Amino acid sequence: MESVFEIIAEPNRRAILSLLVSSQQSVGEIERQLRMPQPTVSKHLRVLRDAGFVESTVDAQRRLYRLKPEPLQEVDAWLAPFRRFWSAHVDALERHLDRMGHDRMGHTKEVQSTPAKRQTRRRR
Amino acid sequence: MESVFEIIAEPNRRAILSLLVSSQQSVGEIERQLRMPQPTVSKHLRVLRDAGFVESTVDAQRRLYRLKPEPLQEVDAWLAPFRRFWSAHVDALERHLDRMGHDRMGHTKEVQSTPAKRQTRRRR
DNA sequence: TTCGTATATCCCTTGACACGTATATGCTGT
DNA sequence: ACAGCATATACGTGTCAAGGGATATACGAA
Repeated sequence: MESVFEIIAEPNRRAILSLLVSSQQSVGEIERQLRMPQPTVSKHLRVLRDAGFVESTVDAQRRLYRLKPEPLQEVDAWLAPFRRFWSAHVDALERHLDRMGHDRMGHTKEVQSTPAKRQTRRRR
Repeated sequence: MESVFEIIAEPNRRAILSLLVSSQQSVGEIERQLRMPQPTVSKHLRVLRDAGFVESTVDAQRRLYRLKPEPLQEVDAWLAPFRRFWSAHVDALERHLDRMGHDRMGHTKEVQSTPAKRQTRRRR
């Protein structure tokens, strides 16, 4: 399985995580609320636990699963650079602002990391 | 392919996205920087474009790919509830605070959505 | 101990998808 | 028109994970 991203690629697993965000749940409760067969729930929980998304405690014969923050924080961290990107990029709005001469700081518009690779004409 | 999450489950695709966050790039530039075969790059870009993660414009015989914000914003949106979760959950720190009698508001600790399901003894 | 409930694991099949390699398409300059 | 580069697509293959169903394990109540 490996990466955090592969884990949350599975819709049922995302559903389970969303369920657990409000409070801890037993396998049976998850099974009923999500209407999925119990082995499926258990298997996904196994994956989630191995990846550190959840932890479980034993309560009689049930297991109570609750969320652990770290892996999703990792996703959040990966997302950070992009957030910067799109907040500097309110897109149409940005163009408006630019036309009003707002000139914030260094904008992405014409910044080329490989500046003069252009060989022939620029087309359009 | 379907969901945004499956798209970013692929490491190479995440690499491409991360590369594009700084500035737009041609296929060849991506190919070189990420050291992956050109067909691979093209195929992943195809997927990313179909899913709305990137868009391309033609520049002579190259295609310049650039990021589009929406799909990743969707991921960000999905993450939101969890952010609330873990900021209410500084965990060990929280316990410290609780011991100091901080009693913020309704904490997750003993909040059961199914309150009195407990059948026998609590074990431990 | 025997039964019932809760959960985990096993086996098997099926379907995606990523990759490599080869090839097609498209554009450019000569 | 031709050669060369940049990019896209097609095909065949291997891997891996999800799902269904049956079964195993663990615990509790009687």
